[in-house]
Amino acid sequence: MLALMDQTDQFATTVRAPRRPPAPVPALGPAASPLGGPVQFVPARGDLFLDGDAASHAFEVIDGIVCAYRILPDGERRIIGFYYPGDVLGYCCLETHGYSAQALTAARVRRIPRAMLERMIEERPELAQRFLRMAAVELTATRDHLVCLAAKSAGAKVASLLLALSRRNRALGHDPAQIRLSMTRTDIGDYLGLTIETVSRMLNRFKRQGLIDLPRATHVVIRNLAGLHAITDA
Amino acid sequence: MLALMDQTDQFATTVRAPRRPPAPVPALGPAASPLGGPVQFVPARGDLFLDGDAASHAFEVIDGIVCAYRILPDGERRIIGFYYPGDVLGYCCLETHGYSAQALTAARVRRIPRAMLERMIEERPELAQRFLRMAAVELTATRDHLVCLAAKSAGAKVASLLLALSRRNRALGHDPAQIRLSMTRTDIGDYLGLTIETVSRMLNRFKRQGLIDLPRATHVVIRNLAGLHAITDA
DNA sequence: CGTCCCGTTGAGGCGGTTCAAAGTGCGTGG
DNA sequence: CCACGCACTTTGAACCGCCTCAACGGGACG
Repeated sequence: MLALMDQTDQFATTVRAPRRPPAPVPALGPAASPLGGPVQFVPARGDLFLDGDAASHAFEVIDGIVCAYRILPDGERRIIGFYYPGDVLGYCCLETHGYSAQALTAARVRRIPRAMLERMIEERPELAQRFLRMAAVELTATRDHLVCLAAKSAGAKVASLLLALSRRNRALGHDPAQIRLSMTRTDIGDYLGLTIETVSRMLNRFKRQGLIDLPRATHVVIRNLAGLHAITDA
Repeated sequence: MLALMDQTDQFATTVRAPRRPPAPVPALGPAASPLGGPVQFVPARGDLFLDGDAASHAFEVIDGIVCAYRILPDGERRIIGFYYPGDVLGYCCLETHGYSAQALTAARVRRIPRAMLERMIEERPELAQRFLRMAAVELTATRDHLVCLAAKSAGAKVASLLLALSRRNRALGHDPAQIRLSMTRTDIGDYLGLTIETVSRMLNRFKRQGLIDLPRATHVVIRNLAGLHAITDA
């Protein structure tokens, strides 16, 4: 695949493939729970690791929200993904992280030494397939995000994010209509490739149109799901 | 990780029929790949698989250029990635492909049955780790693409693509200054989230500024690498 | 020689950014 | 408990860049 950034090209050319997935879904929580390691508290805006750091640890989010991001040469921050409790960052087997990670809220994470990961994979080869599946899920999510960034209108981007958060709530058994925006407008803007003003304007436009309620800046109530969905591809 | 798209609704849309007769394929020797499976010829604009298809095969690109893409509800095509000879698509272990794949030029690919992949990985468990590494590399490339899409200016996007193609040439031992754009302006636009007019304008602006030469529409010669690099973060 | 597809070039409009300022919520300290 | 201060959000006005629409040019092919 064409790599847009210079990363001292890793060419693992011809290899072979995975096995049939055991069952639909979660590459989250329970898979990683047996993994050991101490729990670390990270304050809001605290970094877990930085772009280019040696990948000595993976991190399982226990609570709070963590984001992966890159700082561009001009100082801009681009958020690559949001990670919620149960998600694992940095488990892939490259020598260095290709991005930074920081907590968007106060968070707790489990530090999983890489040596332990490798040892476990050697002892239990089926774990590698499990991680491969996790990577496939993350790859899919990243592709979704990519398609979203290419969306034509700002409204479509913001609506997509709201719907994604709503789906996540539903998947967890929570109310899909009640969305808590734990991240700031700046975080959302850096995630969607928009300015904070535009994010704010879109949310308030949706509110004016009766698509959502906005009782607080951090609290969104979806009132017209179909309407939001229609905006997604506009 | 937050998934922006609903993985449950896969819309496989209409295929674009090849309008051109199959172009000649540069003949090369019988590439002996460790991966088994028959070699398939794919004409330009021919599809390998469609979004939502059962992932019954993986595909190793032998020659030509293949792209992964999605068709949005409004009919727009978004290209997720370019794949060159040696790259493998669809090796991840999800049940269905989450995207379509089509040849941008006449191409040859090796069809690798999934059953074979499963069998090989059972016989040689260490292969799963190699696939995990491949996934990590692809994930990194996708993140790079994502950051590129969030770039502020159209010029930055086009310059990023040119530099990526140049780096790929260098990695292969070819002349990094001579770039062949085997894909059309439409393909580039769908990859960068731009219109074909803007892509064309940016290329010709670079030419006017002396950054590149453009002897033919499909042939770019880099004249000022530093200049292009400066535009990248503008 | 005509057609089709692709690339280029121009004119105009719109959406998101930029710049600026006011409003809101919340924690801290008096 | 209230007042203050700070950070975040909201809102407004003007600008700029990319998209849209349109027309032209050029190679490939029948």
